[in-house]
Amino acid sequence: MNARRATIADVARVAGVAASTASVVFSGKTPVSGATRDRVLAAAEQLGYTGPDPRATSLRRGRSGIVGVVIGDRLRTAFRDPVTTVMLDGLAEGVAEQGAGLLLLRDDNEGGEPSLRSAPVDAFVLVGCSGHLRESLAAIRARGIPVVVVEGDAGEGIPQIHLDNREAQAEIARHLRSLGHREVALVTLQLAATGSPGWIGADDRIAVDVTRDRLEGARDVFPAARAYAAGGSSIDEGYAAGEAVLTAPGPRPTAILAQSDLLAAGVIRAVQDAGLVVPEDISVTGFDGVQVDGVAPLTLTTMVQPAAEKGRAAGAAISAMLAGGPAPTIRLSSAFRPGNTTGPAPTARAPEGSASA
Amino acid sequence: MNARRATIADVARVAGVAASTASVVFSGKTPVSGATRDRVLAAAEQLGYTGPDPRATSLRRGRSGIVGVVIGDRLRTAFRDPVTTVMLDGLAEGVAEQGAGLLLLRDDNEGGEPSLRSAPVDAFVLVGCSGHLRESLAAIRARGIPVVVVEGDAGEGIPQIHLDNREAQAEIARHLRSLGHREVALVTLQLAATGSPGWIGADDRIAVDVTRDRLEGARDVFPAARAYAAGGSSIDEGYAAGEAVLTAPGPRPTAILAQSDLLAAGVIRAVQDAGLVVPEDISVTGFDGVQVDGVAPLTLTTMVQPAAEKGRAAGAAISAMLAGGPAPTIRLSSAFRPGNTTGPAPTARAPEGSASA
DNA sequence: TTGTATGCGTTATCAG
DNA sequence: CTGATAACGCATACAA
Repeated sequence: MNARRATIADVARVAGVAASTASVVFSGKTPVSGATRDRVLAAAEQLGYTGPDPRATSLRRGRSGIVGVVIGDRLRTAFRDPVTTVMLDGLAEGVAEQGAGLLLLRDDNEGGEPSLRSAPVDAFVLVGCSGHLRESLAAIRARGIPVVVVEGDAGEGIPQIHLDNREAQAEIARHLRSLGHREVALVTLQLAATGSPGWIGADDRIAVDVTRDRLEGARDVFPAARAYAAGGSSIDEGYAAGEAVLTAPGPRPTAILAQSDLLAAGVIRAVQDAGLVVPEDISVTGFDGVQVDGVAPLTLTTMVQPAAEKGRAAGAAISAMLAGGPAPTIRLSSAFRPGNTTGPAPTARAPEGSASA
Repeated sequence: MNARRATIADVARVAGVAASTASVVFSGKTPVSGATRDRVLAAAEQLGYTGPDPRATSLRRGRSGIVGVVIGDRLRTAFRDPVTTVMLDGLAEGVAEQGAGLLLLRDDNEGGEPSLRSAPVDAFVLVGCSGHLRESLAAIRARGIPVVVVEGDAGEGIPQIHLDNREAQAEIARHLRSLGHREVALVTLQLAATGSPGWIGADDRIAVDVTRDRLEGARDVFPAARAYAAGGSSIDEGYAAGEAVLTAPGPRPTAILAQSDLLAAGVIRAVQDAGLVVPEDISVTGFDGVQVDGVAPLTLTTMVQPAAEKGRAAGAAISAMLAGGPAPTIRLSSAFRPGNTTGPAPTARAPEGSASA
């Protein structure tokens, strides 16, 4: 209710101690006698002082305790994929360990919001690979603030957190091959930041690392597999892609490898709506291993990526850089998790005339 | 690469002007001659000075340009429902207009992360109604910082942004009644922050405002409707609730009103998996009107709530409070949007013996 | 249009 | 264990 909020100097005066003494009572950095502590706390209580002003603290310390997370898309699109959300959750956890919080930032702000240039952050985490990424990086580097990139192609000495995408996709592809599948189709993530769906031609350029790496992994096992690029990572896009794959001319695939669990969920529904059964008629695999809403009661056969761990690793990298050390680029691995959306290839058992349990 | 980063004083010295002059070159608050501006900019360039230190600026100005968003759950759960994400997106937009960004905060932090007490924010937005809400509020109010609550029961002179939940739910219920439905079931959101699914008894206490209000709205039209509380707002919870409703003893409902689009999506799948057709056998309605992934190719009949607008309104309220004025509690309305998941009650046409196209 | 002076609220540092 | 001092980097009121 005071016209002016109380400062630590006011508290010190009322308590009859020096400002620096009152300060340590709150920071706890130095031992203080119980008596003075009580006096200071009482004075604070009386004045309605609730602790040091974070703005002054951050100026003094040279740290704001805030890490900027640069999201390419609008929040509503960026957070549609649970893998992003889980990663962010891990990141929140990771930076919390060093006492920091997350400030959401876009890289294309027109308005007056805190931009990459003016945000009071100690470090930045770039998520994904937006179109502006490189410009964003330039702006950040100019500020001389630590940066970490999660699943993006930043290049040039910037620590990255990424995944064994190619190897992982190959692993699940081998799983399908071992089940007898030969005629498979791929449903990939976007080819570019703003990609439209369609079949991928031999000479199409794939701007998104994740998409390209996983595609290569699948082709390591099934070199001739047709690939259809979805318009994004969602169930509905997966549904559309699934329809496209099923209605395409040529032999029907016995398995469809989707590059994300959301896509796989959509593909499964498209398969079912076409009157086919998963996995008896067509096997479907996903990628991510985060809990996808809408797949129940089936359980996806997928590669589980350590999404939360990615975020935590980014937090750790930031910690290291803030401490003055170099931050290593980190490579995390995914693990195969069998579900009930894959099974033996139908052609592998149909010839015998009877299906075994 | 300098041991110490350049300050505006350094720039001014190199440019041969006073620090205050250099300052206005960057802030643009006062006219500066083109010549001096160029000199200052050149000096800045030369020294690698990228603009005023946000920490110092915020201390000086008494504003950090950051709004704290208090999320009850973990990010991964809070962001699962697109209605939250869209609202957040609107909020980001709303605070951006006043030049602020969003700092993600949890209300139960154990660690050293910026807490409600120490975060360098100008204002707070509380989302939903977590268990800690009231304690959080107390901590915030002690700091004397503006607070806005979005869809929560804060009480006591704190501006709130909320929805016409009861009226809206009644409206869509009337839609069903006009289609001839008499035997309907309700699938509600959680009863409490940590609610387990189950039928709602007459004397069950409903701690969540949204759930209670929408339930009352439905009962305004269908006083005797049975209500099943889902375990949360998700497709899978909706699926489980749908199964529970369909397998319950007694007459099968001809319509199911879900309290969210996600729940509705799950209910629809449960209906379909039970061998029934939506809307011919059972009509299903949702609530929210945000784009729900996984409903295609159907289009939900639902109440569209202005989710983004909620966020923007919260931003505006904060603006007003920061400007020193009082912030009014705002009440937003939802709009009915017909889809193809509702149709005439089967009993209303079956007696004639023929279904019309 | 430019310069001068002052303080925003804290907290290291170091001497007592 | 406590106190005095000096920044942290900047933006504003005011005078020139």
